[in-house]
Amino acid sequence: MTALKRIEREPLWDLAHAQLRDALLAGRFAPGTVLTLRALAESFGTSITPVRDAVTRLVAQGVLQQGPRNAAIVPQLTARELADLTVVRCALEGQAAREAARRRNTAGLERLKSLLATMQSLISAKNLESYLDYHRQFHFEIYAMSGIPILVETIENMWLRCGPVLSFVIPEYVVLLKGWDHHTAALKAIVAGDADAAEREIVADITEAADYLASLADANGQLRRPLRETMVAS
Amino acid sequence: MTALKRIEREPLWDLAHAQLRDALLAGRFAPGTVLTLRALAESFGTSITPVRDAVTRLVAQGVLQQGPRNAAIVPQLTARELADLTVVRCALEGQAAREAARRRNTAGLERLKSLLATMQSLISAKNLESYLDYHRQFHFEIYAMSGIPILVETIENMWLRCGPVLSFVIPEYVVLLKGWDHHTAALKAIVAGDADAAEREIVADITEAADYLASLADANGQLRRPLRETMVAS
DNA sequence: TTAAGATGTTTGTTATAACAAACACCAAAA
DNA sequence: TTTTGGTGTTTGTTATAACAAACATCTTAA
Repeated sequence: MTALKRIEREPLWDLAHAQLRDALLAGRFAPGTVLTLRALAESFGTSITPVRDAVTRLVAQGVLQQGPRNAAIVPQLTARELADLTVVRCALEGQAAREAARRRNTAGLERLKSLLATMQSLISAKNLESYLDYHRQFHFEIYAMSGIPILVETIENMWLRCGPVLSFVIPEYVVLLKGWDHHTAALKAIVAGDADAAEREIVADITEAADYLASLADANGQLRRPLRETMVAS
Repeated sequence: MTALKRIEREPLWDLAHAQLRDALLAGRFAPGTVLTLRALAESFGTSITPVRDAVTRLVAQGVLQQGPRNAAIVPQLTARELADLTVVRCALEGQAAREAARRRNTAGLERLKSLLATMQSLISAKNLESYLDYHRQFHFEIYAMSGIPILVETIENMWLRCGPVLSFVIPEYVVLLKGWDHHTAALKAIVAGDADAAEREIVADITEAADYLASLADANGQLRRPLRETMVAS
């Protein structure tokens, strides 16, 4: 009886959490937007109770900031906060890359090679939208290879925090790269089981992207938002 | 008008969150205990709504695990999970020690020296209860010196996850140490601005404590709970 | 004696109403 | 014109009731 998928009645607040999470990660909410419970509830077609649970969870994860009067606002990263996040990401993702090089397996390596090939073809085709998806999958395939769930979970949290900023700037950054990139080098290092090189390449990948983002900050340390359609809580 | 303290009406769910957090950290809940909303609400003397918010937040932070039927249960760390947590802690706290050595200031160093002196006197007096408080303060004084709030916040999260296990085993471990310890060495390294040594000592402090804990695990990888009074949800 | 089914209880989920603090808007006085 | 005071609205917080799924318990039939 494995033909039938298990019916799982997921709670409403779980669905709301997933939707908000994806929207944040995709940058569909303008930084600084205040999310009101009743507005979100109306968008979802539920009462405010499940929405409140979802927002509480996001705030606890640090994905949403809490403004005055405990209002949930979409975080607006300063250049300083981005630099801090970069330090934490380098420590976590560098360590994950080390462990991945140590505990590599053939199945995972095949998936990484496939993902990398897809990424390169998407760059050539200038399909930068779906490139982001595969870029994320590539990184987390490495991190999952570390075999340390808590590490992967923590890294995911950091990506969520800088997601709204990162997700729409990377495409423009990617096209600046000429042929050789740190992703290819990182995969080669992991295949060779070279933990030092794997960490070095991942850290370089993170810091170079962060440096590019920091160069876009204005005099106040605010990261300007590029011109793109954004969605606010209606 | 600075004589009067500002009256701030903290929400009930915030108070409940703080109480549960402290109880977890102090190990007053036996691992594996299922926390029911109505029982907790009765203990707090409130309705289940604020308690639900507090539990939701703790689950989102990874401090509480969610069992079947979304029940919140006090996590029961396996030896494997403890090892994973140790890897993450070494990456994060090692990096924080590096930054602290780089951005050290005299005021913070004075506080560290004072804390260390208190710790040593408490060990001599065999007052292991309050030693834990100062031990925690010493570590986080270092991490705060890094000047990276997100890093400190993430480290706090990791301490909360292994808090119930760590808090009652360290005292027995401390008395095994002869005179020289990694805390003294870490402080000396930070004073000297030696980032490498600071990271090395902090990592050694973490791993040695973790190794001691791992030696207490039974054949199933479960960390046995020492004989001590525990509190369950009434 | 054992197993299957019915039943009552427990427990997380959701909707709703009431509440209080904060905000916005407007009018009146200086 | 500016400031002060009042008023209505917005918004997070809390309590409560109803609901459904899961669990435990007991009864009944083989």
